[in-house]
Amino acid sequence: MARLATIRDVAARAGVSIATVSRVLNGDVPANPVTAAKVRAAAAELEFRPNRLGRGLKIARTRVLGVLIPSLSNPVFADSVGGIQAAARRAGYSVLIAATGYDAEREDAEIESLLSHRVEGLVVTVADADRSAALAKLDRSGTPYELVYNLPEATCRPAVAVDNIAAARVVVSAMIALGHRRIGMIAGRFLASDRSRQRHAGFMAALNEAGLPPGPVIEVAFDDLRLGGGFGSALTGSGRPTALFCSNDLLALAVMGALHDLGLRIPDDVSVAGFDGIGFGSLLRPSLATVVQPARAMGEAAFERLLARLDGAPPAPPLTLPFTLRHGGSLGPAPSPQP
Amino acid sequence: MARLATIRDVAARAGVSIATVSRVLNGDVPANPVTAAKVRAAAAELEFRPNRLGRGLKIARTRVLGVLIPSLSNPVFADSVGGIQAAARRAGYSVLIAATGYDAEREDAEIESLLSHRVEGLVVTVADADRSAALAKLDRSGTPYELVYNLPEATCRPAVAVDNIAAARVVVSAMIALGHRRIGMIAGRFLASDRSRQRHAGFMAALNEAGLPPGPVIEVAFDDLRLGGGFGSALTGSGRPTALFCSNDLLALAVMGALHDLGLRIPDDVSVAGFDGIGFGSLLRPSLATVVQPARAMGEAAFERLLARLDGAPPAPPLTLPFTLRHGGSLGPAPSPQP
DNA sequence: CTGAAAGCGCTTACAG
DNA sequence: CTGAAAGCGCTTACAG
Repeated sequence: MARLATIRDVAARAGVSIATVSRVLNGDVPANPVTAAKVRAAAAELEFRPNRLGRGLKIARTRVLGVLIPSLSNPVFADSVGGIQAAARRAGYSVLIAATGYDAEREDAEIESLLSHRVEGLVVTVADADRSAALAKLDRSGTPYELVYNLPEATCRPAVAVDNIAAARVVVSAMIALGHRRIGMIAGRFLASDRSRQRHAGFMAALNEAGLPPGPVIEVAFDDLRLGGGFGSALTGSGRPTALFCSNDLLALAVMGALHDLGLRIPDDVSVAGFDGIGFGSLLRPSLATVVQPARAMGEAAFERLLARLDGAPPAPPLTLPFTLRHGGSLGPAPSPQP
Repeated sequence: MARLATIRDVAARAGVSIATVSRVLNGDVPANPVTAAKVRAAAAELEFRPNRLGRGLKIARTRVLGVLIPSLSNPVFADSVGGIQAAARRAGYSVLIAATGYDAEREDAEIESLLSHRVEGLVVTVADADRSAALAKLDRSGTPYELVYNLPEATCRPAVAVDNIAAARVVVSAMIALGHRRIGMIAGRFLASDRSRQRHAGFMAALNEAGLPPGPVIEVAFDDLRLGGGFGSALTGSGRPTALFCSNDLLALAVMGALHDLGLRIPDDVSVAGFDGIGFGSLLRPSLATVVQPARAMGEAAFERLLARLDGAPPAPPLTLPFTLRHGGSLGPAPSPQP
């Protein structure tokens, strides 16, 4: 670190004690106006920036927030982080951000690192909240946190999310209402993603309600959106699904490309819907039908809840925010006759 | 902050001094194996996480990097940050990230905050490097930094970027080669963006080279991608441009939507090209022709350069990385006859 | 209103 | 190999 001015430098230049410098600059207690002026002048001349390490160590507050997300390249996370940052800035907090690539080991390591930096609280999105060792450790640490997107089922943890099951059910019901009878799902690995499991549950619920059997359910890895191999055979030929529900928008975009390559037209041959509501989906042609999560607002809400906790409020129950169904050209009536 | 275990707690439990705890845990000097085992056991039982504030204050190194970007919602920035994070993680650095919304005041305030946190270095993208007060202040602070995307012309500052002028020239030359004679530009405000200015210079260079007069040049604000009003009149009617170069991809996507609303077909009536190479551009139909910047690699390179500086290397000259032209359906031959 | 002093949690010469 | 002590840059009772 470059050698920056310390409070001692300012005190010397102003001809006062460091205690006085601290008091003047923090502006809490009254000070002699001429002393204050001298201090301020010295601080300005030296471009004094109080060292937050010193302050943090003393007052045991860092005004730093930790953010843990799978990846910044998914706009749904970039947007929630944008909300967190905006709210944090308003409250005078800085934000330490770590990306995990959906890797449990990295989740753990980054939580350790964040805690070591003594973040006052964390906003966290993990791959699978119910079986996360990192989260269990976080619980033991006593540092307050809020989950975003994850809504654990087996444990009661503070979270801001949408009702994934209900939302998935709404999309799939919309498909059924459009005459689709063979509906498949492309999903992130259930073992690795609580959201993928929950959205699958909603998918099943809608089908059960309508008395329909599920179409093919294909699990894919997060980091492999190339969708090669067995993908094509399940989606072509007679008896193929006429609609595909994808567990997130990034997956849906990849699926649309793959279907195009298979020579299938969207939505004439096959309809597609996603989940998340990333902005780019509505720029596509056909535009992507999807569930819109209020990503930015979720980030803001998570930060506000955290702030309340830091101010002494008791943990709040999970906050479920409303989702909306965004209609799009990718979702149309079932082809007739059925393929 | 929750009350976490301190080195004193560990020392007490292991029955040794805090100096020994420090030595064992930092594993630098040899220690008695049985003492070491006791210390490690105590640390594990207490889930001891060394307080980085204490360590940082003492050794005057925080292992924290500051990142300043306009916004995380533009994938070109999210991607470069992804590269920074990956490289930082490998080197054991954490990352404090601040977004500025292209606002000079916020740039200044966030730089102050980052410096206060004693980041060891910064990776910075500002709206306009040549007239940034924040950057001037950064220079005075002595804290090393690397610019990304900005390539100042009036000042010599460490930077990782592509040659914006050359790249813009290549795109516009490609338009000319396709028979376009009336080529317009939609650009972020020149007064607010060095990149917009540089790309405009490349646009002009290509036209001059071909002996063509420029078509309409429309400046728009970063935060207003709605493109209302006078936008339509300049782009319709006889004598309208047959190709539009947009100063970045986000703008190009907005322009494509607006052209669609004006009833113009892309590329039959009008061609469009962007700048940045965000992944979503190639998912659009027609796909977006654009200049691809190696965003992630730029972020990684910036971090590596910073690390070299922190290890004592002298400042390196600006690094210009190669760009590529991505062909796309949005750029086609000029219509004949000319409108 | 101001200063001297203690102490936050670490690391690291300096002794032993 | 280990410990006592100093000190990094702050804030804040405690005196005066």
